[in-house]
Amino acid sequence: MASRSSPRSVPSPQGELSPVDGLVQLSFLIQNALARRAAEHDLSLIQIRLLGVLRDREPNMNELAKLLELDKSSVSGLIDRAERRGLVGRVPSRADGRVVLVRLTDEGRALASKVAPRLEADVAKILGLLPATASEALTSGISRLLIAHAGEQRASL
Amino acid sequence: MASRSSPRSVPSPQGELSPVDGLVQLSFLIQNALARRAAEHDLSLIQIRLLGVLRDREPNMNELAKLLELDKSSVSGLIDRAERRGLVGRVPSRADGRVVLVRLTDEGRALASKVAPRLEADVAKILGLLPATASEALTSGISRLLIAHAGEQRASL
DNA sequence: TATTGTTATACTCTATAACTATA
DNA sequence: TATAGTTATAGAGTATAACAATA
Repeated sequence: MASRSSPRSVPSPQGELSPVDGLVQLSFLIQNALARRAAEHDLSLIQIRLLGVLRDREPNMNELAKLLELDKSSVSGLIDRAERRGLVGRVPSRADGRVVLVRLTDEGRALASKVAPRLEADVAKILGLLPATASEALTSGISRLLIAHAGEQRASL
Repeated sequence: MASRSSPRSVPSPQGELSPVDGLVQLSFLIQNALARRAAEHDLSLIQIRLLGVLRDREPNMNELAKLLELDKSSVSGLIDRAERRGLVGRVPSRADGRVVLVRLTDEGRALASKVAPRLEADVAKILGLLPATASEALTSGISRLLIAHAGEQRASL
């Protein structure tokens, strides 16, 4: 899988940085950290997400498409590739002959268990660049923001 | 360009959220907002970044590859597609016959000018979910983090 | 010879549309 | 007929390796 995207980052903050630019750059910083670590294991971000989703679920293709917000045909391909690598397996549903369940293989679970803590550590390290009080304040702000955003989303349904 | 990725998001925060998860989810939230808006104009994130980079620069292919942290062959393809859409142009350097300069066309500049404020507004809106004091604290934390990270990067060279 | 850029090739990821099989 | 999933097809985006042109 030599064509896996290589790690990449984004222009460093230079001079004055608007709040908006700050958020955007932070998002690139985090995503790049994740992608870089994932690439070490020859995984893309979407594959990492797939492994994460399957750690505590055994969804069918349709549910997986909703969870990942992809078209069902995209999920077919995603699972094809993951299956080819031995990370997941397709299991026919016994309740409904049309349905295919997707589950992690032992190998997939092992990989997920190996990579997840490293991803955590990467992000934790970035957060650790700040002194404890600042880091806690930042984390608290982010939590509030995410909660507010989740509320917004719910309200708009 | 019917195959452009559609907007997509990520699981909402549920229950307890670790600092690391918070940062990761925030990054997905921002990236999705950007991608969603970009998709409205049939642009991908990398194309948006390209337009942004070219707004105040006229780099050659090599410099562009460094700015975007892509392989030069990837940039060739990226510019091919953007050129085909009339967004950028290749200009041979007069100083060095090997060099090709890339610049926005009027159309590319117009598009960049139209999209940029919308992207800003999207992110500003997310930030606006917090009360002013919390939002300012968050922004300040992010700035400090980015500055610290930039310092790290420099130190490790 | 070294550098700049393109091309050939291959693979992932994504979508739309058409299809098959089951309900 | 409706639903679940796959397949055919197309295109963006990425990389490596080989190449051509210029310095």
